[in-house]
Amino acid sequence: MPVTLATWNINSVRLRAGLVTELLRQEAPDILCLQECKSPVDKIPLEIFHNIGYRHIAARGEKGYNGVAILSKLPMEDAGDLNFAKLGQARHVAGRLEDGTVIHNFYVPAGGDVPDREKNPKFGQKLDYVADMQKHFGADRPHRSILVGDLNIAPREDDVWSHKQLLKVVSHTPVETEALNAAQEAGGWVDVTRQDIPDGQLYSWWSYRSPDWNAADKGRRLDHIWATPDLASGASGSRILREVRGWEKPSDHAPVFATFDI
DNA sequence: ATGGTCGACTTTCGA
Repeated sequence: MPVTLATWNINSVRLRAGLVTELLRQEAPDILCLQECKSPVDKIPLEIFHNIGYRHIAARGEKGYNGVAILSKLPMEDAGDLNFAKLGQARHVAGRLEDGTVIHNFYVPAGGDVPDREKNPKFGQKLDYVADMQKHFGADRPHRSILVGDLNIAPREDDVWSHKQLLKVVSHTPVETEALNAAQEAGGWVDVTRQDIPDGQLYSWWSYRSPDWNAADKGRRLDHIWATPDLASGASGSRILREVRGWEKPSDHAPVFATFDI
């Protein structure tokens, strides 16, 4: 059975509940993973999503910051959360489908502005978080699993508008891209987006600070869909809905889609 | 080298 899944950093699910329903109505993914909900779970307008067919929810939230949610049309149970880098923040939730497929939804710390853990503790937390991803999935290799989210790292040269100009910018420094690649390899994860779209520049985020984000096109691919090989082999149809970044009052991230045979 | 723009716990911080 084909199952379409999307991941989207929504940057406030309450402010943009209308955009979420717009995407769900237009594209009708079976599963939508959200990050940066910026809301306690009990203040997410879940009834709106429930009413248009997304009746299964797994979410973690806090007031004002972070927050992750999985909305599913398919039966799905809450499969817990992981507290990497001992941050105690709402940065992960997992869901399990009826066939046992597990979906991990992550919001990796952004890491602040200065790429030096001595001068900037947030950067150290980000590296610790990704190191814990490596440790966790390396020690207990997943099967029939999907890992998505805003990983806040653009690993490849063609995942950023200028590899050379971003080498010292948090999200594309070698220490970050190497850590993310190590975490991916340790878990045996396949980058499904790049399996489907192997060549060319590919972005999922454009800063609000750019006056004309579309023409300037100084983007980065921060949002990812990974899967274990048993599911990646049946994946297809990856795409990034760039036009959603141009909707009214948009998130600074565009949703990323993939379809699996589950 | 700086500033640019968003959202939120808004007179400041995180992204």
